[in-house]
Amino acid sequence: MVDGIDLDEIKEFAKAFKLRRLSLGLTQTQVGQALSVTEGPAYSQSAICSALAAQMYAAQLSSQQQNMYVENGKNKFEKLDITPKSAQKIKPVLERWMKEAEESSHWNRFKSGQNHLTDYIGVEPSKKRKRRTSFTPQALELLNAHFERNTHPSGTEITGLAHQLGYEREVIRIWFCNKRQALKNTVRMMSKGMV
Amino acid sequence: MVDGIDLDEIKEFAKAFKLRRLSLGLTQTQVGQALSVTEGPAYSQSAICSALAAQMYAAQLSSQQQNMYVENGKNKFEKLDITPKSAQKIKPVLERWMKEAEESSHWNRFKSGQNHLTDYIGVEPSKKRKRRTSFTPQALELLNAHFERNTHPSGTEITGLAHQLGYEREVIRIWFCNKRQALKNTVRMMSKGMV
DNA sequence: AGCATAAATAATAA
DNA sequence: TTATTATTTATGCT
Repeated sequence: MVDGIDLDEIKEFAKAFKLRRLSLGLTQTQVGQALSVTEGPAYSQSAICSALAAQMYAAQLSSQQQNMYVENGKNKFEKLDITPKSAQKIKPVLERWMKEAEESSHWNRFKSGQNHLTDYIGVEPSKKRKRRTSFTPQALELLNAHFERNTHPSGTEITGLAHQLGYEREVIRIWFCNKRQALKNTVRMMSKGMV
Repeated sequence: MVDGIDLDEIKEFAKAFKLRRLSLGLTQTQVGQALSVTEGPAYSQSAICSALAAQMYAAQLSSQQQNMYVENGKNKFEKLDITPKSAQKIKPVLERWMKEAEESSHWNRFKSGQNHLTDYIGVEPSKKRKRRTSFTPQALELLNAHFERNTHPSGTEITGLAHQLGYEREVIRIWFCNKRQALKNTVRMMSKGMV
């Protein structure tokens, strides 16, 4: 158990993920492209690879290789650029894949229990410096909206935002400090005639 | 308009600044060093980053990466200390850059900056990328054991591990960074219900 | 060719 | 200003 996460269970997850991917004859790149369709940002091959946390169990498994070679016109190091056309092509694959995933009751249990990334992020520093907070895009949107209206929110406003978003008050306060600083830096550079 | 500042204008500035930097093939660190020569205090990479107020528009731009590797003997988090020698080296770059900045109205013509890029490549030694280190299975075993106990080892612990295993301290530090990232990515994928 | 992951760069919380 | 986190790139293997 690290930071409230069961590493063994993650190893199981990684194994299952890989097996399923292989059973569908998909490369990591293809999975990444498929995910790019339904989820927001593009997933690179490397991201998929990282997500597997494969190093945790690779040593214990004999390495596996695909026996299927797939169409791959481009350099694998290039950024993935998914076109609507290719998205259309891969979508049914993803849907089927996700559907099969649903039927795996073992992982459903997981899904319902792990909806909060934030739990993992904010635990135990054991050091002096506070652990860096990761804001969700939704939180940032709200914060930025407030900032555009008022760069100096009152104490009450800060408390309200903190409560609404579920972050510590101090974290929100610091966010506004940093944001004001960023704005100031920009103005300073502009006044120096750069650009 | 916030506090008498036009936010849209700042966004435009940030965009323009980034485009120019990239078209010259410069990193944020390099620009910071260049500025340190002519302007007073040193500009760190982070300062440049802040000045760009990038978060204001990052979502709207596909992120871009440099293809040039620059001298990086030292920890990038250390304060930049610019020597007269390196200052001398980078000065022409800055001068050229500022000169082009003078004609700030012609963004489209900046395409031709690609031609000039070659002029600058020789300026900075542009050292090679560090050779990817290969950890022994024994080393990985020890590192993973540490990671399972503590994902955020202290500086002292990192130094100890590095010495014990015979790797550079920085290499060990980066290993933990990457390892934390891998764990986080796994958690993220799990929370998305994949598999 | 495809995968795993070290290294580099950018962004930003403290 | 500093110290991490977030992303991307690209190398070493199989």
